Amino acid sequence: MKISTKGRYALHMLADLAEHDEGGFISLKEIAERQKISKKYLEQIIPILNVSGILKTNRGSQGGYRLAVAPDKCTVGHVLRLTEGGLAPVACLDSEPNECPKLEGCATIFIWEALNRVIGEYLDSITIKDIVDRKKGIGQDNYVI
Amino acid sequence: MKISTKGRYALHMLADLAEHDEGGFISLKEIAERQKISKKYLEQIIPILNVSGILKTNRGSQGGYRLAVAPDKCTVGHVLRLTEGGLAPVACLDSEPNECPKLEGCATIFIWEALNRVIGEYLDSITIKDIVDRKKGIGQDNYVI
DNA sequence: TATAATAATAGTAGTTTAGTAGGAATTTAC
DNA sequence: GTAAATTCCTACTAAACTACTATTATTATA
Repeated sequence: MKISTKGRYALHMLADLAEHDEGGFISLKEIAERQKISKKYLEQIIPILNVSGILKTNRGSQGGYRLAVAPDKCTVGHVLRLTEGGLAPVACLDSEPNECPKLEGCATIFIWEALNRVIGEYLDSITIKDIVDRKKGIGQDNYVI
Repeated sequence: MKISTKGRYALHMLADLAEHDEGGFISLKEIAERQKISKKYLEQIIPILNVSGILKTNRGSQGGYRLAVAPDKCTVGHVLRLTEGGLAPVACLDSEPNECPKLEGCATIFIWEALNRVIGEYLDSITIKDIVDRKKGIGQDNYVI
């Protein structure tokens, strides 16, 4: 029941893009240094996120990445579903076409269905913007009072 | 973000014990055949559960296992914390003493803390009894009406 | 065209998962 | 007391996954 580094790094990378967005493209090198994450590893995470069109890419000199959607439209759940290959707590709930022969009459599937819902609802309720706000300390102030 | 077979089999085993409880001990062989799970594998799951005292054991002929607590007092969360070694979605939240050097000022930790709470609260709200009820179809009837 | 960036592909050490296998120790029924 | 049934313990393993590193190719801007 662990979120992998792929998912966690993806969130840090997207939050970094949102935080430092000034209209231009931001290079992976910059992000890697700021977030202290291997640039080579980030390169592997990029294509996973790219399929869903949340990033704008520019190659070559002065190239890099930029968010293609507003930070408050990009949910944490969406990002993690991409990097983790789904958020379901058991395999029979995500795309696998009833591979489990015991699914009929399974007495625990209701647990995993509800857990899946609870996890998805929470993670879909927070966005990249929430992470950026937290970074800036805005969120903290709100909670302290 | 997957629950392992250890955790899922543990729940099926405990529900089987609760469902077929007639005061005596139930052998692993019986459970393994009914649940169609390798008996040898169940033997490895038993000691994980045993440390918390939710099972009563009797060795020898006519021996086996029995629940030491009422099925409605044994939560799914408790069982899964034992088999999965904790339910936290990131390592820095369970017992590990701040191994992550980035924890200070981490902008995502609030996500994992809240997710951890949400998962724990749900899984602690269901018990082995709920699984048994579902097995017997009692739960179903309640929901249909 | 030189440079700086992404893109694609391959490799890899270590860990975890999901078991299997074999036998020792214990207890109870007969 | 013995045989049968069971738990208990240790070791082994194939496969998958994790968290990277390394190399080379491609592209776009100045």
